[in-house]
Amino acid sequence: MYRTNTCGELSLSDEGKRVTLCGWVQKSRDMGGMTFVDIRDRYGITQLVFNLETNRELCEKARKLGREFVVQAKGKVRERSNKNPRMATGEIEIDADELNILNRSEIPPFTIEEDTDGGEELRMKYRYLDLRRNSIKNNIILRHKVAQEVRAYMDSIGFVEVETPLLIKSTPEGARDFVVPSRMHPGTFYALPQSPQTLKQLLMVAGFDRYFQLVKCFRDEDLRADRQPEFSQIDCEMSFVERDDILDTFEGLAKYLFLRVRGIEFTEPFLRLSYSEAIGFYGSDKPDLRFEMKISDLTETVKSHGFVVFDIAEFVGGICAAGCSEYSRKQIDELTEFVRRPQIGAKGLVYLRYSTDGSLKSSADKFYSPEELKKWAQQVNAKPGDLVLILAGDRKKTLTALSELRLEMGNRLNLRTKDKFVPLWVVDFPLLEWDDETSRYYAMHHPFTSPKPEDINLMETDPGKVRANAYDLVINGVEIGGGSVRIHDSDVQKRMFKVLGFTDEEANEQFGFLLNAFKYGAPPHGGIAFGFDRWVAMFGGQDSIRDFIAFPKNNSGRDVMLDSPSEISAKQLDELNLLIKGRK
RNA sequence: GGUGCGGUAGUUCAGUUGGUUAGAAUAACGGCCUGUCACGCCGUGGGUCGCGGGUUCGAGUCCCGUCCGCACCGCCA
Repeated sequence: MYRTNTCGELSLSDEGKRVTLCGWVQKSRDMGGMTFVDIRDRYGITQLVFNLETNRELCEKARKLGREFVVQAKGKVRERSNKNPRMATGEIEIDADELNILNRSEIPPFTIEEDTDGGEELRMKYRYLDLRRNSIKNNIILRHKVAQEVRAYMDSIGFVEVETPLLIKSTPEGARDFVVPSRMHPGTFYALPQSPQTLKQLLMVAGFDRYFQLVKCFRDEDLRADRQPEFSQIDCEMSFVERDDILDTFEGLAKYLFLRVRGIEFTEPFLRLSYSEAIGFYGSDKPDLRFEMKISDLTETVKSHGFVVFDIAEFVGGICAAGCSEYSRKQIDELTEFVRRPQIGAKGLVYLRYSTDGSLKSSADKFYSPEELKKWAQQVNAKPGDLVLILAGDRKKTLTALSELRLEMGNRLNLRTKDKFVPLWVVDFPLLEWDDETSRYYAMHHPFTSPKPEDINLMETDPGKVRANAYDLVINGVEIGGGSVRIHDSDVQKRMFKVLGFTDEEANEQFGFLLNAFKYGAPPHGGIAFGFDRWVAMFGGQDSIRDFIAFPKNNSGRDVMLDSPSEISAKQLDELNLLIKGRK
């Protein structure tokens, strides 16, 4: 037997027991006559003690241990004379009488500690060492815990987990596909699923009624801190349901996970905002509601006073930053710079300072009387001591910029605390989005999303106005999941393809299998898919999903540990009937 | 495709207006120390300043190009 106990479980109640522990050398402290060695495993750290006087040979062996050597130690559990309250096992130590080096280690390139000295790149190259660190290890265990709870809950309410294939068919809409060349059918390719969307709909046709799957999905697009080319979804679909049945079901899942994983109980139903409300109030379809700071529409209030910037603007909007009236010139300049960054693209920033003494000062006050400024303040609910920040311009861009500014102020005022969670449903998304470049409509969600019944007749006359039976779950400004009631009527589906500019032939070529299936009794159905990595990262209190994935890709889609992607041999290319441009 | 920031010892970083032999901490190595737990003390070694070119008497520092990393915009139904 390699070990009798782990390095995290021994305590005073084990005093006197002879134990065998295995682990990695975290640190060794040679005091001359005594040597202390901390050994670490997944469960914790335990101190071994070696005494030169009582066992010279063993102590000298212990002195030669290097960092990250794998050792087995035997000895008696003993109460420490100097206890360490910062350690879980700090009351005891092992009086070692045997030490076996199971394996040696080269000197690791960074320290395996909570606050490592390794940079991102190095950590990724030696991810197996990075994963030895507590914080990353705990993230991976958290991920496991969430996955188990998802499965437990979904099973408890009758959902069946079904695996769908990874080698499927490329579709033109949506994200870029990752493709896999077929050897047996030269010149043809499988695609890896961006999501099992159509397959889960087929499972509904098959009568599975309640399906879910923890599933890898693939999108060949540029990465972000919260976007990996391969990521995991909790993919779900149900039959014989209306929108609210679906929202209620998965609100149940969300509440269950918050309770089981974070010990947070939500007793109230989640807030529901329509897409247009979300945009109007917060400038975003995924607002962070941990703080209020709603956008006020000042367009009519500020017009016709000779201030050209406002007079020519399609939209003027403001937010109220509570308690910021004493912001310095420098701080306001910083904010101006912030909104003028190319990523945000506002032309400038107008402020209104509502001082604690009740006086009002604005960067535009040569055009507006104090009474006018007072009106602004009232409209944004500003009180003495507040600072009003105003942007103007094109409606959509200005709202987006205000949304960014709102988040920035939320950060500055510490309103975005990691242990507070405010979920909401955003509903009634537009069905279609116009694209100027290709001069056509695209499905905002996907082409199987059903329009709201009351809008269905606008599909041909005013497609941009049609609202979809679609919804997102948003928590703390992060899109955690999204879904829709699907089209199950082949006539509506045909109209949808027509609006999207598909000919019957194209629709059949791409989605014939689905349209065919729908001829054989498709039940009304709908579903949702959650970004599993994002949800776990949120539970872990972080914005980046990278450290919640054991072996993630870097910013440019590379795995620097595996050195992938990489070239393949001429023989492989030949078997696949592929030629690489510019390669001999 | 674009914007910003970064690349200097094994590692994390500092490095002034362009100026002598490029520093600190930590890690490593050697020595001392019997209660440490960020041990302490003494000592030693360790650098293609990402790469290529240019300006200059002189470049870690300025310019151009390039590669790599991170964040973001585009993109992500």
